[in-house]
Amino acid sequence: MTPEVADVLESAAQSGRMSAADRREQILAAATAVFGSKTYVGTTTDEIARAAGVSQPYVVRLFGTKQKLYIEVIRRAYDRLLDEFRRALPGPPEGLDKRLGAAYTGLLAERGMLPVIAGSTQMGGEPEIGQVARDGFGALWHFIRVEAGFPTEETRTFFAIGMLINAVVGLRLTDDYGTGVNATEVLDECFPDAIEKVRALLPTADEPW
Amino acid sequence: MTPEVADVLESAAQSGRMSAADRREQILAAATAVFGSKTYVGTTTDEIARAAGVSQPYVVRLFGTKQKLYIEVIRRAYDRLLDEFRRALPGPPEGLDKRLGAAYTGLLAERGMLPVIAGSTQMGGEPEIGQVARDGFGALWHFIRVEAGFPTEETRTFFAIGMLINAVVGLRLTDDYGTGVNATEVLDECFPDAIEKVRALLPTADEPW
DNA sequence: CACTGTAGTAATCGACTGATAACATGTCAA
DNA sequence: TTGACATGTTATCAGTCGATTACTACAGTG
Repeated sequence: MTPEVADVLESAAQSGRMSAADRREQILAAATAVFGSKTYVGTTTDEIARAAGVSQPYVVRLFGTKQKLYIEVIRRAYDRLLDEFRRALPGPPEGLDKRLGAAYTGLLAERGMLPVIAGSTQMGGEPEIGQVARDGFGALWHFIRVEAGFPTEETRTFFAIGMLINAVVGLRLTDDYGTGVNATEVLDECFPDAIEKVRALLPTADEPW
Repeated sequence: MTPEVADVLESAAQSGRMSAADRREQILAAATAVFGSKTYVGTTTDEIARAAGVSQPYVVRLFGTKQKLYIEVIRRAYDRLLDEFRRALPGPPEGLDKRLGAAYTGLLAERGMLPVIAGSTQMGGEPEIGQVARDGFGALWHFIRVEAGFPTEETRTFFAIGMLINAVVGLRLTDDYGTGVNATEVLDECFPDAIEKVRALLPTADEPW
């Protein structure tokens, strides 16, 4: 959770009232967490509202429709990732791919951020949502190619690994870690250093979003 | 479409009545196409029924619940993919990865099959469905490791590329091919030989599933 | 203090959807 | 032919969900 969101939540606890701009940010953070834990259609505006501590109609009124809220969540997630990539850019070229990869898995710390990006890659069928997802993905590609200067082959591999991470997270392969033979193998072989990061940030029983 | 399904559809056109087993297969094929075009929650049993040419309650009765139908669709898709992999196994070892890759993209020819697999990688949050998806993915991994004999690194790369294909398909990047700069670049650079295959099998306006 | 705009809720509605029940029709063996 | 089972359909329900409406409360300003 970013410091800003923490501030917002604190001020909410004090007053119970918030500026619309702050409330928007808070709801967007809650929506990211909830949307990330289910599919777009599978999450209700009421769940998001309860996660944000407001009423369901208020969520709808602030964003117009559920779809507009979701689109803003996706857009924010891609923007956020692009920021992290930019932050990882400075430094020696030989470690750049490692730094960029770490920037991606680091997003696991913001609940829902990475699952939302992963989920958006399956929303191409919805016209408006799909366009936002394609634009976001395209922007990432452009960044890696042009700003990071990756050649074709490296770019392809970089994104491929990213999509594998998406699948591992989306499948909740970590649920089977230690019990399922194949899942344990996949995680140990592919992401030995990221396992703890992944496991620490899965939805918990008391916070099922 | 497999020859078997074609036979089934033909016999349906003749009699209007079908054995329950054949009808199951037909509905499963239709469900694969429809589920593949949307999310699990986003598709209705009525759409599937209309795609299969039967009434909505009959779909539910044949499979118990929508979830059980979806689970069977996923299971079938993973089984089908595993079959294709097995079929691609014989031959010189140096071309094995190419043959297995072609087996995967070849599944694009069966409408919905590949999107269903892609979509299942984001269903880990649903307990029962997620378990089926994890099992399916684990079985694929086991096959590539043990039966195909891929070493760790190659296995990882193979699946990573597969997940990138899933993302490209799920995003419908092909919709922007020729118009969107980044989409064109991604497709040209990553899958120059698969573009035609992908484009040919996207949902069409008259068959929006 | 009164006024005004902003933040927020309670109540409710209409549409959708998965599921159920009751009924209909076809097929086949004795 | 007739009974019995398998293949379907029509009608309908109960729950869910996004959205709308009408209302409330608070904060700052003159």
